[in-house]
Amino acid sequence: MINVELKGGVVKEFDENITPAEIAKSIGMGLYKSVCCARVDGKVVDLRTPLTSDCHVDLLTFDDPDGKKTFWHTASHVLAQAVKRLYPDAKCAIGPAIDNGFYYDFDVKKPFSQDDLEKIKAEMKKIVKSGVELERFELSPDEAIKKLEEMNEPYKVELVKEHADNGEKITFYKQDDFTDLCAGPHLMNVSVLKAVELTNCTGAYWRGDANNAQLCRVYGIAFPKASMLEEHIKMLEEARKRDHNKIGRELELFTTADVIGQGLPILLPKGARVFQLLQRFVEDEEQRRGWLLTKTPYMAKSDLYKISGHWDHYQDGMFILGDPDKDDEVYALRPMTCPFQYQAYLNRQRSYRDLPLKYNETSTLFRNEASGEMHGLIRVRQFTLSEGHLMCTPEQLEDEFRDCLELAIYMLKTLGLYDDVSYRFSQWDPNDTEKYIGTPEQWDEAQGMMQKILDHLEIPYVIGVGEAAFYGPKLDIQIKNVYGKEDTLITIQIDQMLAKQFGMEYVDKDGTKKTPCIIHRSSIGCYERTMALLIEKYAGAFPMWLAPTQVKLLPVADRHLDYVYEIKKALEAQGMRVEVDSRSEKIGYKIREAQLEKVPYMFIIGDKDVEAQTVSVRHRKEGDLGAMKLDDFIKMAVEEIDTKAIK
RNA sequence: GCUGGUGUAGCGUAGUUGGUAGCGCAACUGAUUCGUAAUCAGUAGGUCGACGGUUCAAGUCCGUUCACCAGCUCCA
Repeated sequence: MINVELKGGVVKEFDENITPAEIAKSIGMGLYKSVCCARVDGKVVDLRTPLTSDCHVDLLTFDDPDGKKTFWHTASHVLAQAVKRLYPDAKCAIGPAIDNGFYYDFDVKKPFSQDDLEKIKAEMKKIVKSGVELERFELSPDEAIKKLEEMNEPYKVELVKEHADNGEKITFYKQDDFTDLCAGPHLMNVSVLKAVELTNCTGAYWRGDANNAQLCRVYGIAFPKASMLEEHIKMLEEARKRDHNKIGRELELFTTADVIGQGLPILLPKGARVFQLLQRFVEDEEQRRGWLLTKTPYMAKSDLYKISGHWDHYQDGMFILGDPDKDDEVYALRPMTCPFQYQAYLNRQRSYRDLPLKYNETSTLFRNEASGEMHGLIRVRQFTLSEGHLMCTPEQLEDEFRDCLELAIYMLKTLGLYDDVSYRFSQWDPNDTEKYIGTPEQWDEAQGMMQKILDHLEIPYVIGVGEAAFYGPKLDIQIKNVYGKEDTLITIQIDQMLAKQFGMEYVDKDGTKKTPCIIHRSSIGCYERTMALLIEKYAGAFPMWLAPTQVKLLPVADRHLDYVYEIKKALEAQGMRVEVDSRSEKIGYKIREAQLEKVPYMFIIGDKDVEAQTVSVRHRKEGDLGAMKLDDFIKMAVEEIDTKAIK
């Protein structure tokens, strides 16, 4: 007998080798039907796992993230089963659960069309209805390879071969006519996959490598109840309404023009205003924190990039002016500011007394992104980075790194994005040395240093192998857009390699010359991308301090215009951005338009206001605030602007 | 760059098996002067993303190309 501690600290006695599935059944059939997997002493396991000693067991349902993953993973198997039934020639690659559903990659002659997806979905429903049980079994690697070769599944064979050496058994799951190589865990029965939707069908490379074959990836989502699926679809629709690429254009923040080119957005007056406000805020804050502003050229001779390593490691990403094969001298638009600010450092001999030396720049950069990469303001070919490079001694590195991080956090908190970000410690990939400069020893040193700092600062990060810059590791501050796609918003990097390449030195206390440590950092990220995320965060309703128009004045009738322009003048004297809607429209119509423009405050000005010398204030979210004296409004508004309040 | 999707007036869209391009909003003109999310009437606006092909005839079929969207790969 073993003692099993369940939810709420209840301890029950069971026979040895009892499974979590049986425990669930002993508690009740309702629980048994809804349980997806179990967490035994902190480890997520399959419900079929025999328990051999005293342990703590959590039975995880769809409400638990790990339960969801199991649920979706089984759904991906049902998808593969349906595909194999309808398209027996299809080869299965991998089919995991992801954060918001699942996918399965297939090698098929012709990618699936929308009609195909409908057919597949219908077949999946049939399978779910059949209520077939899943069976788990194990084979030795040799047996597994033999079986998969018989099944004519070359991708699966490749996967098993990688595990063949460590001697572990290979797990399979079988449901009816379909068997798949899989580590699990899985549901007991497919019947609970009540609501299934196939959401998308795209291309994806085998093993995530563009040199490999491109497979057909089918994305899907599944829920235990139809109502949950409906809710989910509604939620996605709501999220898409915040898409910066849609509302940013509707609100006339930016546009694009075919004749200008891909990835080259035009910031319209309203977008340019937001950009300017962000830039002023950033530059002022950086100045306050001791950063020295530089203004360096947008281009340089190839020689500069040869020293920095960009020429060898980043040439495809650069816009090169001229033909390197024919011309004696070619120039390239800068993809990064580093080598330029290093030249500023090299302007004269540096002493340890000069350190830390902190250069910042509002830096326009050019990167020749592949044509399929561009996306609204998030991924563009010309963008503006709040960039900075900090040269310091090794002893100063940790404090300075922390200060850089604090600056970034201050920016994020002010913008209201702080709760939406996560940290990624981006490391090099030791198996892909082509991509990087420097030796393994140098990388170990730089990454070790960074890890020590991050752990010391207690930053909760995930590790991204192969995500480092070609010259050093990064702390990336990540954010997701309305589609759930993650991008880097801000990055702080440690670089010990480029300083050497450029011969940067300082004279230390003892008179010897040493190489400084360099921190590359952004404070607010790239303005275009950050703006995009702000648009999505606020659905275009920017906080007052960032709103392109802060107050819109709406006269009830033409005879109120004189008074309205007086008010406009008074507000503008306070530095506020004010517009007047002088059209001969009804007041309801003007309000509607101002609301749709997401202007923070509207003044409705009619006879009563002229007579009482008041303004009738309406807030875009709070509605009618009633009549007040202009001075009272100004007091309130100035406070809201100065504190950069979010409301 | 790859896979799939989309492209009709400023925006949102209709357009059947190929047979004279419609509608709503916006714009413009006139009337209306109105108190918290759409006043009424009229006018104008399109070589259907571009180029080429098939056809008596192409928004519709085929090819090429450009742009936009989702995903992959790459990246701030």
